[in-house]
Amino acid sequence: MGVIDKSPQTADGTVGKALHVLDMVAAHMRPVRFNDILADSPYPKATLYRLLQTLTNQGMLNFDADSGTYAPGIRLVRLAHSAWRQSSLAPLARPHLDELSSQVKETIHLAQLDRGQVLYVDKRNAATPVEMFSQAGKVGPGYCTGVGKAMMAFLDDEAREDAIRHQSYFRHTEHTLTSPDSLRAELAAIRTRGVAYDREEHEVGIICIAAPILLSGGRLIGALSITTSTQRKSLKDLDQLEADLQACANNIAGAAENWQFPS
Amino acid sequence: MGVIDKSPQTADGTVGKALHVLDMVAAHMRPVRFNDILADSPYPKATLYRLLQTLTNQGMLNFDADSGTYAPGIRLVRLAHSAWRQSSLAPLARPHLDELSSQVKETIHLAQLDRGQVLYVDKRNAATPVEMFSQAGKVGPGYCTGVGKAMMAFLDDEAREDAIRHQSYFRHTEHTLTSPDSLRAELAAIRTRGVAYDREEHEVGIICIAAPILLSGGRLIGALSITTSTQRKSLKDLDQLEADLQACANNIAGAAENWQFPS
DNA sequence: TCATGAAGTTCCAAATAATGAAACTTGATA
DNA sequence: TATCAAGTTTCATTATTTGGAACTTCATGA
Repeated sequence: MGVIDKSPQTADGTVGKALHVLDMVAAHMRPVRFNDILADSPYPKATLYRLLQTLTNQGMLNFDADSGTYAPGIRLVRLAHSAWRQSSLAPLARPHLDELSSQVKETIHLAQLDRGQVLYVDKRNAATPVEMFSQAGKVGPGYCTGVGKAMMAFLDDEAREDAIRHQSYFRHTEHTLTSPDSLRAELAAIRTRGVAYDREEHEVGIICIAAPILLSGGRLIGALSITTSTQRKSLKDLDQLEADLQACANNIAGAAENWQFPS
Repeated sequence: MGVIDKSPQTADGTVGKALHVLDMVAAHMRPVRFNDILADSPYPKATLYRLLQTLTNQGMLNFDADSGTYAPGIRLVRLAHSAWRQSSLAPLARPHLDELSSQVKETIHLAQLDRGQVLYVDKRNAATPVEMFSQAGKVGPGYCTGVGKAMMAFLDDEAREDAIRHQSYFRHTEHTLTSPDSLRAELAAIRTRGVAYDREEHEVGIICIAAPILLSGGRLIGALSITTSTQRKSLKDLDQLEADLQACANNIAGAAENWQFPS
């Protein structure tokens, strides 16, 4: 649904191209044939062919000879483990999420921004127990989710405009913001208000309240949201939870702050 | 503990080098400075410098300007999500692990082989609830773990010798196999017996029984283990669970088999 | 059986990007 | 302020990547 960016990444030589190919393979959510990749690739056949070979060789892709298909390789899982531990807010935020989760009996999402899109790094679900890996790593659109808007709103001007430019503006529901201008206005309101709402903009019946996670210097490091359905709660009800939400966001920011200078 | 291979990967041009650098950064389990990486890098300063820049640019690494350190980037988490879904046994094995977990009240590991090392892709812990991402993606040695030996034993000759060659043979305990020859003999025994044991070879007091997961063609796709401590159970006790273990391994293999040709 | 074509693979001279020694900048410490 | 270590930039040389085109398979159907 317009979530994937097919344009070539900002150059960066051969490595950039290889990583772009990796992205393209990962974007299809099933194993893909050479030609499928070729179709949305800006590279000529021979080049793409060699990039795929290199990536397969390196274990970043998995080639299934029987079906002639490529899929993201297992080496990525290993790399992601350290990425998740070191560069995501999740390990640090965990105790605070646990706390919020017990206060608020709704679904909680912890997200970070990855190239203009929302990357969920942790989740707590009131009903079902933690799912983690199957959820962490998931990507969502920025312009029509609470966490996405909360994060974009607190980016510096340049980064924000860049993020605004990279949205797809696909109309998921009748409430979806479908133009850069309406999004820009919404972000300004969020900056004033301090929190963002998702008013059924991504999915009918699903609403949320989201707060940015900001370091004391004002630098944005992520966002946190409480999600519910219109059948259970209204936006006004969610406002009741704002204090808890903000407190949790602050706690996470504090933890992140202290983490910066270990020795 | 001798788990990381510092030698440059098998060439593959610039992309191979970049990925090797990525591995080096990930291997240190904390953010690293330029010089730290330079120290165990086979590349000259300027080259390494540019590789790091490219990777950072691409979001594969995260550079913290304040501390001047690099850490694996968040883009990896996103890539890993699709890798985990598409190329790991975990999603497919999940229901079967759940079943085994309820039958057997001990810790269960699901692992795959990644470049001669054990990569854990899922885990069930009798006591604490699922941890997933914090556990999945973890890497362990092949020569002194149940799953590692179970997998190596059922590799074809060439791949097995290759794996045997890549072990560190660090003596973790007095029971650790510390030579290729003793490992080779052990693997032969495992091939005959059908299951592998960890007899406190990795950690004192920890034992396990592990079975390979094999497709009908005999191709190895992973391994499954039941782990316990010597205080709770003996190897003989674990043998009682062999049938359940094998059944689960077969169920996973069956599921994998049916997955091969979707349409 | 033999054409037709689609999918994947290899070739090779030209174009481009990577290399790395050395020089330079920066910032911390004595 | 001098000194040193860490990090960054330069640039001529070298090596890799590029991509059009030719080639190989393999499946399909006339």
